[in-house]
Amino acid sequence: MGRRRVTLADVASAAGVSPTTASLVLSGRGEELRISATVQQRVKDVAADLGYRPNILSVGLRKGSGLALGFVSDTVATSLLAGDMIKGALEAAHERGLMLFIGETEGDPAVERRLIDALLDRQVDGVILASMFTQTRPLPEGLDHAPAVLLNALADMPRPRIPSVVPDELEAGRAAARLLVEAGHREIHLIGAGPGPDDTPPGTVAGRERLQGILEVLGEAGLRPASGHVHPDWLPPFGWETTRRILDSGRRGTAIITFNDRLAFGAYQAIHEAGLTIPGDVSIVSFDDAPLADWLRPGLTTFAIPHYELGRRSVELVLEAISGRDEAGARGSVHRVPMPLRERASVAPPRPAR
Amino acid sequence: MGRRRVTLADVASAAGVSPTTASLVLSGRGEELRISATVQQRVKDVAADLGYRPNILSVGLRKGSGLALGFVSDTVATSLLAGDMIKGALEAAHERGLMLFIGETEGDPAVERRLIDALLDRQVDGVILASMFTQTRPLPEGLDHAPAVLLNALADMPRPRIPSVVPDELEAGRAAARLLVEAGHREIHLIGAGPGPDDTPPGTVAGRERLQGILEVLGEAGLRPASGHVHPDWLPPFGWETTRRILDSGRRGTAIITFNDRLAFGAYQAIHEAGLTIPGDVSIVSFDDAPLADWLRPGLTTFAIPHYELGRRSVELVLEAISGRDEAGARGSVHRVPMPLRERASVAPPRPAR
DNA sequence: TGCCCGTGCTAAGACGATTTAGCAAGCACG
DNA sequence: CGTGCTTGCTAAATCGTCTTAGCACGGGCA
Repeated sequence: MGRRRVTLADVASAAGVSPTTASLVLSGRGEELRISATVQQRVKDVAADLGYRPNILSVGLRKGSGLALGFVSDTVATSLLAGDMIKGALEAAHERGLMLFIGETEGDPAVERRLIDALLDRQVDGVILASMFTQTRPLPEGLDHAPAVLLNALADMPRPRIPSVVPDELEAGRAAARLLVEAGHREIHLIGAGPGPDDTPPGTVAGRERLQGILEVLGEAGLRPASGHVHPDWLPPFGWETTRRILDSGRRGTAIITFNDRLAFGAYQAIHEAGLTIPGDVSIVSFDDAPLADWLRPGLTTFAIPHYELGRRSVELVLEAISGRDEAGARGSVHRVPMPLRERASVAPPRPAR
Repeated sequence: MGRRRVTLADVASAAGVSPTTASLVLSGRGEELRISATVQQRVKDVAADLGYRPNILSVGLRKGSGLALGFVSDTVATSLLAGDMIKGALEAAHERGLMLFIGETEGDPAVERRLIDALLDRQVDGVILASMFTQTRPLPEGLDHAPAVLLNALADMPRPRIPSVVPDELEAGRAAARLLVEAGHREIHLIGAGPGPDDTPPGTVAGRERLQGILEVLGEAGLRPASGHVHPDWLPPFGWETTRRILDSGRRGTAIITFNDRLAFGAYQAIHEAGLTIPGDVSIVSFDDAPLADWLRPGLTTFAIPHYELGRRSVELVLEAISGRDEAGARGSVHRVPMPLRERASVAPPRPAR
């Protein structure tokens, strides 16, 4: 109970040496500074005996580092979508003996500013700025004192000073289109963005890049989207309503690409309510791999946002920045993490023409 | 760039006073210690001018406190379900100028142990032990050095030393049953637990208490569940399969209580696939209020787990414990937060008997 | 004149570690 | 015998802040 913590001084006096010696031994610099094996062993034994654990605040004070990173997000911790991003960052940090301070800004730049200050006051060694949705964003001031990384976001400036980690949306877009084209589909509807390359919800990188990849592959196959439907909120109601309109129109097509899984959920509802089946009548490909995707019947084929991997990479990048190993060009580089395909049961070749 | 931080000594010398005086003034003890108004003003002006911000590591070292709390969860940050719990804790902490260290154990006691140690090394002032699902759990050792609170969990011992915050599942169970009974339902199926009071998945407090509340109200109305179906994983497939069996059985009933929203999702699928309607043929009440509940068609009537509020309360409780205001009986007390009803469209009176 | 007291401020020592500079003893060498 | 190098360890400063003890000054009182 309430026993005072064991300090370095306690260890030193119990081992009959000076605090200096104890410090040297315990920080592994014993050899280098020629402390005799006898003494080294004695100090280590005593430290273990007493259950000595260094006070990290003190170490931080001395070394000017807090042995911690800051993770500032808009709504990642909260939004039930990207928890794995935090998990990846958390694990990568813990593996290196670092802790993670997490903060949420709700997208408010003033809150962000305050949070960053609070983190710097605590001597964090680096800061990760995470976004829920891939987006371009301005860099906050005050980040000159610690290395930083953008997670799931790009800086809205020509030559940013800090690196970014983002999913490879472009390639995922290509792969999604390829999947359908290779299955034989020619009439493909787009829900969430399109049909033109500039028909994207404002501010979303994901939408723009996915669309670009899709159009690229479609174009190579000599196709254009059967239709495209932009909407700022990618939620089930819009997916439901749009799908109904598509089914009611004369030109139902054979496949739909939804820009996220929640739109796909809405599409499922509309298709089932119309008495049609997936993938028999309509194939669906989507993006995100939310838990939902696995619960839908039939299972939704979708390209996963590699949240866990993104989180891990982000801390690796801050650490590189901290140790100064990010020379020259790496400064503002963009790291793209592949989006793996989760193949389930919502894609099939179109029904043979009657 | 890279300008060294402004320290207290800088402020003091710029203001022409001793560090002591500067410290006194800036920590608001100027009056008490009779520093002249002139000097006080001068120090404050200089501090503001220089943009002085205290080094919290140093303060912590001196005061033996880290101005931070630890939030250790099994899979809360990660699991896409209880993000609001973190948000509530985060906001309550930030309001008081505290930061939150977050860690995830994945349910591994060894990891938990290490994490708690790491937090204590960093001189956190208190620790919140959070669970994804309400459960009883043993208390980890090593928590003697800092106040702690159980969030969404109960200690599995007779007289625990630390308080708990949990949703009021019992009352929610009663309210759910009451809702259906008052709408006129007599044949009510239970999916997730029941029909007997001991038919609950192992280790879940939520299941036991919800069931108890339901049976209590049903009993008062002279009813018993039409059927009950226990399962350790409350996921859509079990909801789907069980609902199918219920519909196929001779005794379809008029209402279902699902023990969480994902089970309800499965029930929706089965009901729709059977060509029946909600709430015309079957009413459904559920628990959790996951985002899903709002996306289902028709909207799912459900009792929300007050994640945000739980998170906030937990921080308030640790802080009470820290400041020692939790006298006597409060030590191991259990705080129950009400589960608000989210009334949507999945409940209606049963069809009049033909 | 001498003593006491209030006013307004400062010196100096923590807090717990790291690190630089350096001391003492033993030995070799010229 | 003096000098210089190794070996093995320690004293003391340092990080930035808080806090205890106390100093210097001036006025009131006996």
